[in-house]
Amino acid sequence: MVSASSDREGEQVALDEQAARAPIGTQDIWGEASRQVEAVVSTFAKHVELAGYGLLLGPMFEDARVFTRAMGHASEVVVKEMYTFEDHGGRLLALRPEATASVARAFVQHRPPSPWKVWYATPAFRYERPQAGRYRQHHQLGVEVLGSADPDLDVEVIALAERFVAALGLAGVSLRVGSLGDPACRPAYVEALRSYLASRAEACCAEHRGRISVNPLRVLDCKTQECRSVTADAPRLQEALCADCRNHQDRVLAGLDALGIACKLDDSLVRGLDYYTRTTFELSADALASAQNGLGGGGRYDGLVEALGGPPTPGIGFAMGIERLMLARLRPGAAGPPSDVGTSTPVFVVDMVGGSAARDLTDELRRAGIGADRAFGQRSLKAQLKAADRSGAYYACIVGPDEQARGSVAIRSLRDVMPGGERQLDVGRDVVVAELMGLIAATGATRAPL
RNA sequence: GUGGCCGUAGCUCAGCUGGUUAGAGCGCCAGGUUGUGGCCCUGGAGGGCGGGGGUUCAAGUCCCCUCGGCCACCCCA
Repeated sequence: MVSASSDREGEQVALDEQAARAPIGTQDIWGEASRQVEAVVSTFAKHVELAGYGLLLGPMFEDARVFTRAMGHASEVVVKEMYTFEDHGGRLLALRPEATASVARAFVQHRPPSPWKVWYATPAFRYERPQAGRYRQHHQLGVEVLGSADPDLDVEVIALAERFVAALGLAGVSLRVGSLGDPACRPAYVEALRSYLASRAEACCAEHRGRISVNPLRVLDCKTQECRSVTADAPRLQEALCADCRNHQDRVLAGLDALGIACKLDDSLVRGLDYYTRTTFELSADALASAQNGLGGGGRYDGLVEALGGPPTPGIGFAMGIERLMLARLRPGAAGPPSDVGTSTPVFVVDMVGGSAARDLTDELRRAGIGADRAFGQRSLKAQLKAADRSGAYYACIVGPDEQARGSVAIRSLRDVMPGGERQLDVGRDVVVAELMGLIAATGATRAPL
């Protein structure tokens, strides 16, 4: 086991190339990519806050039992994908593979007034082989509501997901909705399915043959010819729903219809986690052909809080994969969201008098609410202007010996002539900020175009 | 966990059947214009070919191992 502490004290040992890179399945999101992520996250925040959801920041890791209890000991995610570790105090912890269980745990711990409506943007960790749209650390945007079983809440949550995706300008996204039943009807259905499948196990694909008794619902999700031909005539959950579940589903579907949200009823929507009951839904991007086209999904989990030791409390939520959304946005035809999020500043200060002008003027501009950047390290005028141009700034404020002597600043337009037709103006040092405010207001040059 | 393809400068890539000090474009820095960017010209910095071992007089070029990347299965966001 190599550790940083094995380096001799006081000795600087450079990392080798292997160690100095992001671990498998993780990535640094920066530059244009992070700018887009920022836009996506702020769009999400705007949508959910408009609907009364509050931000929840929680721990990135929990007692491992929070996840095993919530997601089921048999779920793939828990069994083979969870990052579990023991801390120095001997506690068995796990990095969150998703956020729902954590949120439910927080609810149990704090007992907030319900319905408790929260949203989050969080990394999630799963130990699996990375591939397109799949990482060991990915990021999720989601909401959870605890404390109401009203089907109108299902409608609100699904609508939130749908409206958000639409706001991103993603085309060709389809919504599938289904029901997993509840403790009153699911057990009997699962039993019926199990015996049906067991009677023709030989016909199932090798992968699922052995898992029929463990989790028969999974077979419904299998895409192989073998399993499909078997499940084609299998008992359907839709026909086995109890009256309450049926009524709930009818109201959800009617509500979506009333809001003009198109969806397809899909009773093979199993979802991977044990805690789901009744409503489940999934949003997928047609543009992302076969592979990882699931943008996100969610559903109701009326027994989860109780399973974690809290009072019986219904709940529902969804999570969307940020990386998936980004992938979908890269597809032709999928327009990006309009965005004023960005890192470029409208003003760039060029200093040829030793740096004091840049130091003072950028501070003054920023305090006035005007984005300003500058070069460091005493570079030539040419180099500084080049940097200004590259920064995306609209205006360069130039202070050289002449300006300093006469107590002025040269404002040079870097993109277009100024309203008065000039390319460059010489204004008094004491009115630069006001001048720039006027120019920026007149031209709308708050940021460089994205 | 299984399988396929791949790994040369910051980026994209060229390096023929193994043979001089490993190249290009972009980017970066500087100069051309001793105070003016975006175009152009010139020059410069920057890699020893993912890592290790082997074959050979000689390996980026062949073999083995390993690490990593991409993609697929599985599962999911």
